[in-house]
Amino acid sequence: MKRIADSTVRRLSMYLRYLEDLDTRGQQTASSDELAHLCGTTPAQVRKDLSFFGSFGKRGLGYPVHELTAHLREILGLQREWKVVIIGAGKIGAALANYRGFRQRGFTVAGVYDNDPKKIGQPWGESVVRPMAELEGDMVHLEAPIAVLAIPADGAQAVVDRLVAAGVRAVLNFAPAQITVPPHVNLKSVNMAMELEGLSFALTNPGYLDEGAA
Amino acid sequence: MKRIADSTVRRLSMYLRYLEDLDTRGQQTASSDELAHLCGTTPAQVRKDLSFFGSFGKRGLGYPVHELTAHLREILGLQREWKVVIIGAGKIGAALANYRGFRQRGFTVAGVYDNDPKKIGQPWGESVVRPMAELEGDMVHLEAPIAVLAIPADGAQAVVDRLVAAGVRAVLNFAPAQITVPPHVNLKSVNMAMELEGLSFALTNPGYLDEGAA
DNA sequence: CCGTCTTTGTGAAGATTTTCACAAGCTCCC
DNA sequence: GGGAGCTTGTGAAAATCTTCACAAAGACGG
Repeated sequence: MKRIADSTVRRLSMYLRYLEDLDTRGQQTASSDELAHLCGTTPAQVRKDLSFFGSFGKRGLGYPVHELTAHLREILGLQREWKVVIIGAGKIGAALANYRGFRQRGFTVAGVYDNDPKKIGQPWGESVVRPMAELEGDMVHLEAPIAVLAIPADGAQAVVDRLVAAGVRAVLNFAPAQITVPPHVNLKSVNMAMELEGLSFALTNPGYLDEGAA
Repeated sequence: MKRIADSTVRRLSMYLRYLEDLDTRGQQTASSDELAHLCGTTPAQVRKDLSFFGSFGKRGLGYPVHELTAHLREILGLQREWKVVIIGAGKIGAALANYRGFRQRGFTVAGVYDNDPKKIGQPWGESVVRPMAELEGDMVHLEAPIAVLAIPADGAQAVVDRLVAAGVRAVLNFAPAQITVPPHVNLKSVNMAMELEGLSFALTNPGYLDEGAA
């Protein structure tokens, strides 16, 4: 089984988004060329990405939109419900839970945790903010495989350690800290500061970026 | 002038964060090995990244923490103020503006815009939410080179087009849409759905990811 | 049913990024 | 001042990712 690059998975996710659009509009087939244009990549890239998982297209015609949508959902593991615990009842967690796509893709909030006494007990979407101290106890029956870490950098690693000990198998980290997890746990970090600094770099050093940006 | 990879810039940003920590604690020097450990990369990678911009270390000793911090700030263009307009007075924009690191790194909110009549006029940090319609007029004297796009996917491209026409030179996009900009404008997109789907994929297909994750 | 046209799937080539390995240089202690 | 001990800086090798280019396969019109 070949290793799939992270960039490939990201593109699959994007193909899915646009295929869903096309499907909604009733389009029957889409060529790699059309998908590439929508997603800002190349036709060869689209075909290569898909070819890792099978042979979904018809030569001379393109890919069947509805069918490929289903395949991609399955590949990405989106045909089931994913329970997610959110750590940190702040703006980021709220943004995520509010986001329509979150639920649409099968992610549901299993619990929200915070340390702030002012937040604990407050209603939060369809649930209520729980104290961090209850995390381990709750996790026993929550069985949420994914955690979103939306707290400040201080102590983020300690919380991740607790989450991992409680059985979480994937963490989406918004804390601006370098987190480490054991090999059997998946970690993705989103760091807004880093992105902004990337833009600052690009604006400051136009010479270093000859080739067009995406 | 050699092209600098995006991944390199991201790591520079990370080195900076940890060097600042070390500097605060009064540490004089740091080896590539130490930095690598802190940042979850390899010593060779650290040295290679830094070597693109000069020769900052002393053999046998390591890198002078305070000095390298200053160099990295300069390389990343963080020694000046960057005015940022935020489009969308929602949770994401608020999270960004609340984030201490945002101001600490020299980013200041020059204006916040929204279409929602309920939000327009509301206080927002130290400024007030302005109507989208005023964007072009305001931009003439705001002169903010960076825009953060924190609105839903629908119409995101149209707003970006307006921003670009108004002179914005870099966009940080949180809308889950594929945005295109002219070559002279820099674009970075953060897509929470994509990250979550990446985790879903990893949990669903452990076989595809033999090598340890980061 | 045949020829033309389109588009996929995929090895191979090319480009980019990471890792290796080691000479060169600096420190520090005797 | 000289040798032992580290650590940098960097070409070269390895690994990874993207693009190319084309044979194979189906669609479609006549």
